[in-house]
Amino acid sequence: MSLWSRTRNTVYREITATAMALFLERGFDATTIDDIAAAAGISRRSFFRYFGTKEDVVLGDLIASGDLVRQALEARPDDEEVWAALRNALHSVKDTAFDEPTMLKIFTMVHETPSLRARSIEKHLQWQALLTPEVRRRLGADPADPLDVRADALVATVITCLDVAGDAWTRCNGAVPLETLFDAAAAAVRSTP
Amino acid sequence: MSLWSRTRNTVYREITATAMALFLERGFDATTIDDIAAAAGISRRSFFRYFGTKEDVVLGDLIASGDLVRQALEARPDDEEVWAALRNALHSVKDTAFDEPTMLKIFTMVHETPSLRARSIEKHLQWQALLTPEVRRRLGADPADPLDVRADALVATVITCLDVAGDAWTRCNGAVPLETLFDAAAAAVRSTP
DNA sequence: GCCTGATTGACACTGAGTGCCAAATCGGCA
DNA sequence: TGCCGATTTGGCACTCAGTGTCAATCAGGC
Repeated sequence: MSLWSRTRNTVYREITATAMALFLERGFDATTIDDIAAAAGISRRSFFRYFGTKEDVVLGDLIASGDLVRQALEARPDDEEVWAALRNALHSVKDTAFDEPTMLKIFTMVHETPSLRARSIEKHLQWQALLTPEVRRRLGADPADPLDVRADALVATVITCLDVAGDAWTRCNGAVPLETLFDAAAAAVRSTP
Repeated sequence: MSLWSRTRNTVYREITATAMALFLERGFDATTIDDIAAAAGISRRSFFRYFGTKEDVVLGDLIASGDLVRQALEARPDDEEVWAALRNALHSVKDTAFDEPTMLKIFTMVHETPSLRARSIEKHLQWQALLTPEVRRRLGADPADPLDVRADALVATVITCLDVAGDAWTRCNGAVPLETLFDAAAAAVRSTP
């Protein structure tokens, strides 16, 4: 594979595909950067030119998704309830890079691999930072008040419910739609006395 | 410092104190295991006999706290509302190892250091696993139903609100009590339409 | 003093990740 | 076609957290 004649994006996609195949076959921790570099026909050094960390191979698109969610939230009607706006924005963004059986494998791997789990949560913290300003605006809150925790709490909770739903989705092998599980989690949080 | 004549717990405490002082003085990432070992008069190898990871120096007590919270939750009256029971259990457990100014420094360091932040989140996931069964019992839920996300969502959200409150507490330099911030976060989640 | 079990330190190693520099490639221009 | 400058790549040495192994040391009992 000659890297020179390809676009950066093409190379990124190819390395990702190669690495993901190895991860799903052998496990994340059992696959080393050397393994990936050899399989992709690149050097270790170049691997790190494309990915910040090993985990970013799996989770790299999550940060891009966060921005899509923000855009979707900003596009919601201003008079929509905040919770509904968040929910709908979140569910409007679909990851179509993989089919559902593969998504299930990936979710399982993320769930079972501590470093991936931690990094995915970290990425969700970044989502929080992306989404909170718009929620503050919708609440009519002062953008600069560090003590007004309302928007932070709402965004963080919606993401938490998504994580809880994702775990349940994985456990039932995708038998129940993610949205259904999310709504059940949200209802419990909002309505349980 | 002769290790042989001391109890394991004493040594653990002394290494912790030595390491924490270095972390707060120089920063977590800028302090290496070699630095800590030299300052504590032990070998690197022994350091890892006392601590699983570097982060555990800072966060080691968080797992013990999780069990205290579980015990506190189990001791709440059975007819108390679930949310209130969780809230009260959480706030009944105080970390008294450090004074407040030092706690503030630690929280700031955890907030600003990615590896610490990730590990603290991981520890909170363990809290979730500890607390969820009791909440399921209080909800009258089937302990084995993987699709009943209610207890998971409630516990995860309470912990999330605690994290949001902790961040705000750090930002205001401890000027507003953590409980106040927590209750504001919880109110937003429960009541914002 | 000897024996046994536990603890410690030294050492070599792994794997993720980083900085540096020379080699290689690409594209534009004469 | 060859040259040049800019960019990309690979190789290498290194750092750091973390791990396994084994010999040395210690403590307690007899």
